[in-house]
Amino acid sequence: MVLQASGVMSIPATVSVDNQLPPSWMAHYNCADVSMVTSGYTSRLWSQDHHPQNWTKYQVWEWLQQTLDMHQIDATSIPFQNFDLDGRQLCNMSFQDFTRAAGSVGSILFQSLTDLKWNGQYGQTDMFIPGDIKTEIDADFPCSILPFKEEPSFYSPSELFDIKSSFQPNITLASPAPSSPDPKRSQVKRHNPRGTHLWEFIRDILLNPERNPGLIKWEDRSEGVFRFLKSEAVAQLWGKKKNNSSMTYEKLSRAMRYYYKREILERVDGRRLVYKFGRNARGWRESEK
DNA sequence: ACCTCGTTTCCTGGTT
DNA sequence: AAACCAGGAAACGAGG
Repeated sequence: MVLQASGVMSIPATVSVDNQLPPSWMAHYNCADVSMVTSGYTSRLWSQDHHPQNWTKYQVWEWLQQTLDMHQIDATSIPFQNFDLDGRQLCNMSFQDFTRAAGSVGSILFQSLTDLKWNGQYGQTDMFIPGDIKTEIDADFPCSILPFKEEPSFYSPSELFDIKSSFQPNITLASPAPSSPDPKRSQVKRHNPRGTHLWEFIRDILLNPERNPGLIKWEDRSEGVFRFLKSEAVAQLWGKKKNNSSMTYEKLSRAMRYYYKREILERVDGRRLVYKFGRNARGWRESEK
């Protein structure tokens, strides 16, 4: 993993991200760097002087993103609304709270947090992954959205509702595993072994308003039509995620156009900066969340 | 070593 | 004129 050497980004002279970023994000750009909002901020967020206990909701959110990225787990595979918490609430969560909130991914999150709480840095201990949870692509389930599955065997029925002490957020407990108890099905599936694809990155920005302060907006939510508001800022974020400081909207949009053929995106004629999710794009519909 | 995939980079030409 | 769109061509890095 390549850690960012400093908070200074190399931005092409022609690009002024400052002009495009909303004020609410400038602090992140200036104080930490763009990686605070993507996946490359590994060590900065949890520096020694910033114990998870002290995290803001935003930082909890970033930790979540980062941990999922690290494990190449699709960000949409867990219900993010279950993590609408600050650091103190997060630290109060038990292992079972995590598995309830995020299914089998919960154990990964729990271990990550435990490492951070006790070691101050993630990954200093071996990963504890109950049941040898694996991530894999499931050919039967090409959708990037994974059904949120509970592991009923992890806890007794009485435990199921005894989470109020430390975990108040609006948990919507998923119904027990829909059908087959096939162990393969209950594994966390790795969405794509090379990390998040561009369209998923775009989708995730759209789906998470708190990390999307005016970068991209829905034009027609039900139809999957969206518009770039800050094209160069999005490109910079994408570049940051890919460790490529010379990314531009020009190049990002070329990659977007390649999606037309694969029907991940559909053309929207005559409208600048407007795209539409196609039949092969998953996870953007409200009903899929 | 080779292939595939998903971009990235560069480009020409067209449109808003 | 600047910004954006369309898409060809080649290259690239990672993974298989």
